[in-house]
Amino acid sequence: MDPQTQRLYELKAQIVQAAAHPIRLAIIDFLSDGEQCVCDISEHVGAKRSNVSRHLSVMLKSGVLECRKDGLKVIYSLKTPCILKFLDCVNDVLRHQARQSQAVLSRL
Amino acid sequence: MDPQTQRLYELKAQIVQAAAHPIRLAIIDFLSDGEQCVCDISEHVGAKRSNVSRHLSVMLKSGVLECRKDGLKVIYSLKTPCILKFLDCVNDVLRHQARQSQAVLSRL
DNA sequence: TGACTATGTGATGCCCTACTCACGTAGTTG
DNA sequence: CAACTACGTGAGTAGGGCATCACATAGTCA
Repeated sequence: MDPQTQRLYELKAQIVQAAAHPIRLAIIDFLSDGEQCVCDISEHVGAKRSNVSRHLSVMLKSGVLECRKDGLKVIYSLKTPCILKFLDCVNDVLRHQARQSQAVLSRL
Repeated sequence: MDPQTQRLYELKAQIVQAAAHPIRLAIIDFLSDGEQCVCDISEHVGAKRSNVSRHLSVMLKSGVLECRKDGLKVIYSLKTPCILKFLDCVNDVLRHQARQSQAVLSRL
C-alpha cells in the first residue's frame, strides 16, 4: 500500500475515532437537534464539564464540530450534516445484528 | 440520560470503534471487492499476519465481519453492506473538510 | 508420518486515551 | 472592583489498545 493511500486511511480513521466513544455519540445526537452550550451538553450526557470539554475539543480538532462564543457561553454545533448519515449507518448495522440474533434465538 | 440509552450508545460506540483504525479501514475497503483470506489481506495492507489477525478478530467480535474456513485458509468477508455506506459518509466529511480548507487557502 | 503452510493467541512493552481534581481565565453582574 | 459563572487546561493516574515475538494448533501434501 503506497504512503499516500495509507495517509488517507489515517485521516479517515481520525474522523471515525472522533465518534468512537459513547459520550461523543451522545453529544452528536444531542447536537443534531441544534446548537448547545457546554453546560447543557454536560448535563444532558451526565458527565463532568471538564470531561465533556475534552471530548468536545477532540471532535472540534477532527472537524466534526464547530463552535462560537456567546457571552460567557461557548456554543457547539455539528459542522457537517454528513455525520448524521454516519450515525444512521451505525444504527443500520446494529439493527442488522439484532435481527440476526433474534433469528438465532427463535430456533430455541 | 437513562441507563438503557447509555447502553445503546456503548453498543454503537463498539461498532464505530471497530472501524476506527487505519488498518481496519483498509481491510474493510479491501473486502468490499469480495472475500479474502488472512494472508492476502495481510499482504495488501502491509502489516504482519499476527497483527492483522487481531484486527480481524476485533471486527469479527463487533459484528462487522464474518468468516469461514476453506482448507488451511480462513476467508473473511463483510457481514453487512451498511458498513460501506458508513465509509461513504466518512469520505463525505473528509471532502467537506478539504473544500473548506481550500476555500480558506484561496484567499492568500 | 513428517515437513510445511495458514492462522490464532499468550506474554510483553509502549504509548495513547479517558477521567478526575485543581486551578486559571474570560466574561458577566452587582 | 468583587463575586460569580462558564469554560478550558495542566498534572496525575488508571486502564486499554496496538504492535511484536514466540509458540501452539489445524490442515495439507508428499
